[in-house]
Amino acid sequence: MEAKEILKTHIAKIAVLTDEQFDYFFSHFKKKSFQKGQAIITSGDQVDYEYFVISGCLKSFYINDDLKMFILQFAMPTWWASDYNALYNQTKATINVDCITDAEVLYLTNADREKLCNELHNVENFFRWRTNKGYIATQKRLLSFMNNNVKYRYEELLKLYPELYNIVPKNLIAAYLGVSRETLSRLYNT
Amino acid sequence: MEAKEILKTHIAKIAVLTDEQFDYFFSHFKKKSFQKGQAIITSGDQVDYEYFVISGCLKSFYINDDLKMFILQFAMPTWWASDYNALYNQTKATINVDCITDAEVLYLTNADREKLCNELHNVENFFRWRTNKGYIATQKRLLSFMNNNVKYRYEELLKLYPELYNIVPKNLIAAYLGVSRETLSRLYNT
DNA sequence: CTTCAAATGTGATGTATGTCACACGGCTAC
DNA sequence: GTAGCCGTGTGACATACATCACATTTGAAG
Repeated sequence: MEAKEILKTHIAKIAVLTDEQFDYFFSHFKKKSFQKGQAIITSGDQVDYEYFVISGCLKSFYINDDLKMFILQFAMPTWWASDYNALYNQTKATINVDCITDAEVLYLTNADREKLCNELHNVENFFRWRTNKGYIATQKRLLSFMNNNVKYRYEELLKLYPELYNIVPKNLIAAYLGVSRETLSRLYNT
Repeated sequence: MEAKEILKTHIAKIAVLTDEQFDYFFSHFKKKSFQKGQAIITSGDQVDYEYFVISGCLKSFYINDDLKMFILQFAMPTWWASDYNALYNQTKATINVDCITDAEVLYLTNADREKLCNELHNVENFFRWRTNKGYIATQKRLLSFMNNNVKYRYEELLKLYPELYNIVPKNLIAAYLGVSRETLSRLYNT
């Protein structure tokens, strides 16, 4: 499927846009291909865009002072990714985004999103819905973090996103779960 | 200050509404007083409302199978609270909300929020902004959870919300930080 | 096919935090 | 005033997980 079709189908699940409106909406996006391992947002950068994944898999992550990595999100097709804190508040990135596999994305500037939200009520409705979904999911993840042990969280993750098991190495899964790769390895061996 | 004024000032920071628009918006809210300890949303209930705090302090929390409590949020004046997952998806509450102190709140049905968002573009803009802020804050908290130890998280919390220190007992702070009250107690004693 | 780096497994040991048990002080209700 | 509960402190012990070190496997590049 075309990138345009993928985005159109994604939006149509929530907001009703006429073809003209969608064409106008879509005209603000650009498309780009990235290779496995390539960086999209690097900590310290200015952040101008948010990214809609067409194909492949991204990760957004934080690196602490000890160079330890914590993964905030894996982004599969039809997921959105950016450093939203930096993007909305126009501050330097503290989050990184890069490619776990080769990937194609559509991207949109912060200013254009705000402009489109202002011009098209339905678009603002869509973005409200999207943020809401992210908010609720993050709250659930936070609760699971406080409440459940690593094994449970690992099994929940794979139940929710079985495709990750094949695409994402275990050290990254560990960085998502917030444990060391050794501990994750020992869950089923030893 | 009047409840109406407090809400108006709060909205005006983000969205521009005419006086007529705000009056119409406000007409969908009702006001209610609660006493210290009183429940507002109980796990298993149907959730019809979200709540805007005028005075006092609420908490939203999850109780697990071992009856251990985890606090998602303290809600001080001008904060919003509900079980948003249940509210948006029309499912039974899994989260509880109750009063840490006597409290006054304004409340709004889910249906009225959606209606108002639909009727007034600026209102939808406001709610998108609000959700966005919650999303970013929750992401930060999740990262802090993975990255920082209890002592650091405790001090960050008190730096961000010094008023909590006087209002909220330490066992609740511990439930927010995701540690046992004993561990929190031992941070500065022993 | 060979080489090298990345991913993964695993043992030994340290540490932060949980759990259980009990003590104590301060409020509140009668 | 006193009985009882809530919030808090603290000791002893258990446990999940981190860390460090090294071995093994796998997969990609030449």
